[in-house]
Amino acid sequence: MIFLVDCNNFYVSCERIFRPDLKNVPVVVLSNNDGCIISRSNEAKKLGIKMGEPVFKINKFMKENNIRVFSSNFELYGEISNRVMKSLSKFSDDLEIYSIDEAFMSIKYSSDYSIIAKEIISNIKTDVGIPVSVGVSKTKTLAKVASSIAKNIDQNYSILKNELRIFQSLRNLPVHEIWGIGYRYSKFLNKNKIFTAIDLVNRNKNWILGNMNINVLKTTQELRGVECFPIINVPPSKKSITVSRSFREDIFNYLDLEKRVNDYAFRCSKKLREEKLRAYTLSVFIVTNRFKNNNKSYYYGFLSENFLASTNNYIDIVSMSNKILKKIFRRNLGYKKAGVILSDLSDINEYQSSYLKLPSKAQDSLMNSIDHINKIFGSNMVKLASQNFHDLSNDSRKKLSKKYMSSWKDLMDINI
DNA sequence: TCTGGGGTCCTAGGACCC
DNA sequence: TCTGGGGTCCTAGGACCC
Repeated sequence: MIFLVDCNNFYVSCERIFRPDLKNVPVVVLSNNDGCIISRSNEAKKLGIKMGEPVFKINKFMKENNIRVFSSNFELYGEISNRVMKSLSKFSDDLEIYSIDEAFMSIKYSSDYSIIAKEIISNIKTDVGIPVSVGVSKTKTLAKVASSIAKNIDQNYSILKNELRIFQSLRNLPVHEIWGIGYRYSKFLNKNKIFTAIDLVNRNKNWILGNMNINVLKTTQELRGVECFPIINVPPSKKSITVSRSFREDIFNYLDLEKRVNDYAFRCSKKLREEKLRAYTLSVFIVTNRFKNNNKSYYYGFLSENFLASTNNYIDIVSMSNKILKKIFRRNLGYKKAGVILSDLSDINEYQSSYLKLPSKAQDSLMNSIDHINKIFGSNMVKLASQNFHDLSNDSRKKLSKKYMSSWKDLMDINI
């Protein structure tokens, strides 16, 4: 059987580990720039706060209802996530970490899956302090269905095993709640009189394939109990790496924009180096505010270029990002967001040869020194002169919690 | 004027996920 | 005034090859 273990309200639950006073009160976590709601406690959900809601629209409401608000502390959430996954790995070797707060695993031959589900829930609660839900069924897609049932019942786990229970669950499941059926497909399906998972399962396979794609067909097969999405326990290597940000205020000035783009290129390179990869292609994009002027003057600049040979050199990557930015920049526009994408990635150990560019040992050791210094003295100790001198990344996260797990001075004091 | 058959690769756009 | 960030996969159509 396939188990889906899903952390409840993950980011909020992370904040609560260190703040027991936040139990049973409404709590939300915000996106970058403190712009949108991205995680809500059950109490906040009950008050009607929606996922993705812009903060400025509900600021007043949140104050009136005494909702506790946090900026996103991804460093913390990442560390907690690692511990959850580690705790989980005791239960099965066949484990797929699907996202920061979810994992699939397969467990064979048990006479009572509910015992295992209970054990998982209590172990993660005591090991890490995070509440989780467990959905169990024959395929990943059905385990997802089970997990969403689990979230709404006290015991926090649900097992969909016999045909009748599966049928009843699918009959009550609107198509837009199926894993793999999003906004567009559910609109399309509704138009064709398909409203529930059972309606979809009963549709002809060729119709599904002809009107949507192979993955939707696989999804319906999974709902029938036929496995099409196996558990992938060795994570495939990354195909692209992105760093992008929205700005608090529109940027008109070229040099201001360039500094930001250079920052993102540098951080993108850093991620690339941490993954032990090289990149052959770099893309830069800049966009104006899509909410302004009824979208009339909307501009989306995007361009990709290739290096002479795959690289992980900070200087190569940042200067290429500059070169691309110059080509897509249009004057007199207010930019709201920019980003840098590295793609066409290859393993650092793969043999590199190009008659256009010879590898340079001196450059490699310079790059390693940058990494080394930044690792020891803090990640912004060495940068390129074209970047922002001051680190802007925390400017707009006004309600950030402490670095409980990554900074000596933020370790908690315990009074005995 | 008539105009084959069998392929590969790349890309943009659209869909989805958390 | 203020609206997130980071990913993957599929498909149709165009360009090209012999």
